[in-house]
Amino acid sequence: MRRTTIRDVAALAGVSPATVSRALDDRPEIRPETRERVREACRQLGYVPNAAAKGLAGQATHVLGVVVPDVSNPYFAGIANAIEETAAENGYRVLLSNSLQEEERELQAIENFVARRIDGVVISALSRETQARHAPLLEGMPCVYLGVNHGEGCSYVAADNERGAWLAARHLLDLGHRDLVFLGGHADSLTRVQRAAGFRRALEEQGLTGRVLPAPTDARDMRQWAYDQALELFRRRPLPHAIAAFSDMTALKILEAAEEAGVRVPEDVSLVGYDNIEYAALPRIHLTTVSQHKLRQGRLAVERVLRQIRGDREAAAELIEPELIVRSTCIPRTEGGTSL
Amino acid sequence: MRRTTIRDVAALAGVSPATVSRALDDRPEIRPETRERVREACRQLGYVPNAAAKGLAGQATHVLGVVVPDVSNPYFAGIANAIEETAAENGYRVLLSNSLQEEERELQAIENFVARRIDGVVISALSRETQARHAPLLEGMPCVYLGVNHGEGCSYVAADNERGAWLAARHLLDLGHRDLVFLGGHADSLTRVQRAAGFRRALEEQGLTGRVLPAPTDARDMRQWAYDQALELFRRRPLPHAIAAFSDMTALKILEAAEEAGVRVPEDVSLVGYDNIEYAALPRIHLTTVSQHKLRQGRLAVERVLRQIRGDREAAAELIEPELIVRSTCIPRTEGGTSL
DNA sequence: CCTTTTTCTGCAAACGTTTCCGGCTCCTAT
DNA sequence: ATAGGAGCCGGAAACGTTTGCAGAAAAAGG
Repeated sequence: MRRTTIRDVAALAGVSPATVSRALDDRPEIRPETRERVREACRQLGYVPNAAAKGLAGQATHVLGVVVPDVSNPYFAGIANAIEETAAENGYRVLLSNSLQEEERELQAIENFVARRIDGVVISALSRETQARHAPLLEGMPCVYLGVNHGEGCSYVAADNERGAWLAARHLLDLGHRDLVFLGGHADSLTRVQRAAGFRRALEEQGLTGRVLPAPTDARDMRQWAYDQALELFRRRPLPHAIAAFSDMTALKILEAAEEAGVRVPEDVSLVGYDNIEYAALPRIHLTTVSQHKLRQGRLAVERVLRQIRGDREAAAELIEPELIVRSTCIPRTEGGTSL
Repeated sequence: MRRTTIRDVAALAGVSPATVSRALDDRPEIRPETRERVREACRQLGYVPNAAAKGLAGQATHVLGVVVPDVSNPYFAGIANAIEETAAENGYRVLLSNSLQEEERELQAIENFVARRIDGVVISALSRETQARHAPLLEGMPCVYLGVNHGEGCSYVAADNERGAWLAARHLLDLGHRDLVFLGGHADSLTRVQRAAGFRRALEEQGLTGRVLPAPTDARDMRQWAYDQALELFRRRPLPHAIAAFSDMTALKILEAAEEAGVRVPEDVSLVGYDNIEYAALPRIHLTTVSQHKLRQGRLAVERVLRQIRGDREAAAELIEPELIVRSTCIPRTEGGTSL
């Protein structure tokens, strides 16, 4: 079943393939009536230009690539949406790939992108190591990194993790809480290290030292780990005054553990998340959290790649100011403590 | 900055482009040492084959297309993931497109797919009308529809909406509720009509007639509409015994309205959703709902397209049995009613 | 040692566009 | 009348692969 080609259209319209190409591109050197004839022929034959051939002959593909760890994670879904929207506004399509937290897949995704001769790419890299391995592949391709800053010489847009965690901890402190714990620090993820640092700094400024519980290295175990840790915390007495979670997803796990252990949030312990994913705004959840302005990040990232595509090849960095979103999981500490 | 081509590799390895092509394809007719030489040359030059050229010359692209209304909707995100996974297992990549509830975008997405000469496509169509408009474009392309059955002669896999809604209503009835309302029926979406029908049938079997509140035609207003309707319901007395929502997203809006109006779920009114999205399983939410087995649907859909690609071109239909997922938003009706 | 296979590799023709370079027609100004 | 321009359009060469076919070299068989 051969697909109809530009030649078939040309034959039917009684012109040359070159003319068809120009007519469909709305170029001025084609007489209106010829253009109309070509259009009609296309319609009759149901002609759809072959993108591969176009890509071979032309130069710009007008496609952007995006690789994120996992679109089914609402945080990345949000970013991906913002990227897609901004791209569309500028006449670009976007191809999306998940790395699923695996280095191999991340590399494959990028390789697939350069194979398609995509115009530019925005990457939410897994780690500093994998980012280093991108470089040879990316060779001359416009590219901006998203979310965390671990590369020198590359453009990136990220939110200030240290500052965000500081805001969260500060909020807890202001509410009178003193015994704070941060769930999900360290490991070799830069993001975690930065947030843990912000948390610590806030406490130190008050002469306090909080507890930072380090998460396992493998990010995939994170959620179960958070649940287990929280459960343990909740079964001991005295309870901590408040918990700052590495992410909203972590916070949700903590909430789950709280239900299991019969401790009430926020009456018995306050809780603050990070990311401001959609889940956090759900009824009955109302999670106080920190927004990274993912929409703005996505938009900015696209604008940066586009600028690179247009020729402005110098690495630029943008650090976005996070914002505390106050909902209902943090309340002031009552001096006498609770009934527990 | 010319990208390195197969000719460059051939020159460096001292062979012809044809040999390079064959070597990289691991074809048996190439001597191992030649293959190794070619590989080495590729590595040195950082050669990545041009997908466009490949697509032009070869025939199968090993790419599947998926179009869904909105991946940021957790229901579709789940399906998309299942599809991607199954495709990967079979050596296929997938391209994802959102129609964003707009007919034009849906058509564009499909056109883009056929432009790319994709091997097959799975579509969650917006309506019967748009589906009719796909046909000329799809001409000979393996294709299966997902979620709802409104085409004759096309393959599809869907869950039995009528049965699912029946299950939900039946559950409510079994718990002793008598005054039931279904939120989000009718409109010209087949899915809605089917679910409303299932709801009605369950009631009629008990000699009851429930209330079915018809949603607005434009699906985008759905959420706000659900909130408004629920609020009105909750402000009147007596309260209905229970509410069956068109979807989990709708149910969430109802939950929100309940909070606003100060009515407790499930103590004052029971609530059942539909879809079993991730949100439903969240702590504090625990929404009783109906699962459509979206993972299974996604998997099945891919298997069907693959079969079509391999030559088995007859339309096949698969109707999946939905399943009631009991959580905590429905409780038995206490005879005396509540304190309200 | 000469044929016949077998094994490996190269040539060149696709694949479906875009675009450069010209060429033809028809006007307009000289 | 003729030269010089516009305005339109066609020819053909790319773009980077794959693949059918044929040919050369090596191995096998006589």
